[in-house]
Amino acid sequence: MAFMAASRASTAGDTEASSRCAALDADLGWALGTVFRSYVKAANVAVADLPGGPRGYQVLAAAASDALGTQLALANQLGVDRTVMTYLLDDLERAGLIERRPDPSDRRVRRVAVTDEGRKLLAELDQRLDEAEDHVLSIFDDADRGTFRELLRRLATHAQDSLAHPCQVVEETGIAEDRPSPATPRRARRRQA
Amino acid sequence: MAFMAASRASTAGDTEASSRCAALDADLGWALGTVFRSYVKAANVAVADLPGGPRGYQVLAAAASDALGTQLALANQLGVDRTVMTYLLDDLERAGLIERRPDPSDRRVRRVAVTDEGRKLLAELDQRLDEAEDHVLSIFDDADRGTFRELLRRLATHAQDSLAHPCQVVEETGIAEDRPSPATPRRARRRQA
DNA sequence: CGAGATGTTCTGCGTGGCAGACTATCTGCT
DNA sequence: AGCAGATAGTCTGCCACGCAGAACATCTCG
Repeated sequence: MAFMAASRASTAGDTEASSRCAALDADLGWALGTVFRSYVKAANVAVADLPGGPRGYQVLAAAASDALGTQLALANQLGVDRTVMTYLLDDLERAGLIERRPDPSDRRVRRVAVTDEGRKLLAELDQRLDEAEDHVLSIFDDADRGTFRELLRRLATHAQDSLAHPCQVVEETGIAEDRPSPATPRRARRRQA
Repeated sequence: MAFMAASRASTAGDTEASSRCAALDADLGWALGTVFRSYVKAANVAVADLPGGPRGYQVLAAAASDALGTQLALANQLGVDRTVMTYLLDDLERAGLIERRPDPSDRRVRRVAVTDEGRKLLAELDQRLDEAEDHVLSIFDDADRGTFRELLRRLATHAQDSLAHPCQVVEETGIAEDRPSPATPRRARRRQA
């Protein structure tokens, strides 16, 4: 199956009953945001009782699969602020699902291990999230589902590598991060007096 | 090209230089989140001088393409909180890019029109965001790029329709939204005294 | 005519993202 | 051996967003 690469100026609108417009259909950001919110909604339901919800799951999954990772490595892998990770690990530790272990060769470092209880729960969470993911991808047949997951996975792993090497990204793409910033700080939400 | 539909239990790890693990590779949420953050980073740079950044762009694009939408319709289309939309429209209006117009048949309603200045800027923003999107999708050849965009678009339009009809989603998928919520409110970020 | 619903705006609360400061620790160089 | 610079983790403060509900004006329907 071949597709023309859509751009926002040339996308053929479809006729599905919806008020959205062709311009949004062609917008990568809108599509990514919409699918992501859809996933988050399903995942929040699936793992509502886990500290940190879907994010707590990702910590467990990452920590269970690898050699013991550091807190900072986990935060970077998962795109979580290091302060937020500090408190998320507190919650998971308090729930008995992980434990922080000092690194014998570097006393600054804490490494994150999943407990037996955490591994048991992880198996159940895997099933729940499979269900949530099936729901999100339910309009696809098996072939499209496989294709979409594989393409998304490739993008994500590349994006992850790029986040770890931002200079490389600038060199590769020629996008300079020196566009002007907003001249004034963004104002408070409330209507100014 | 055929792919097996990956599940998190059976994904073959690849050998790319990265500390991420096979479990995360198979996690739809991780992949969506990572790609989304990558997009947002590129898009923030591309439209840094626009009120609301990428979100401001989506308001302009949606408002420019359709018959005049209401504030609430735009908020729902774009997945933006209606309070946030109120202030975002304030910013865009103050910048001279849109104007709110009263609906002659319903005085509660304001409809959002893009000004001439807004339309001019939109053309430029389209180009900048094309560039940002090309960056995000740069590892794909034309065929994969087209495939990915089309699959993502179909998912997003379906998700959008589902968000507009949540009862239909529950009926279709059998996922009940009554899993237990966390028993205690989530604690404050700061360490308790 | 009145009850109920809706669009928009406002308020308050909780959380995440971010940047920087601080402390303890490590590495590499002189 | 000592010191400068960097790093891991924690803490603080600020800002923006998401959310829910209230208030007001307005609309629809019985």
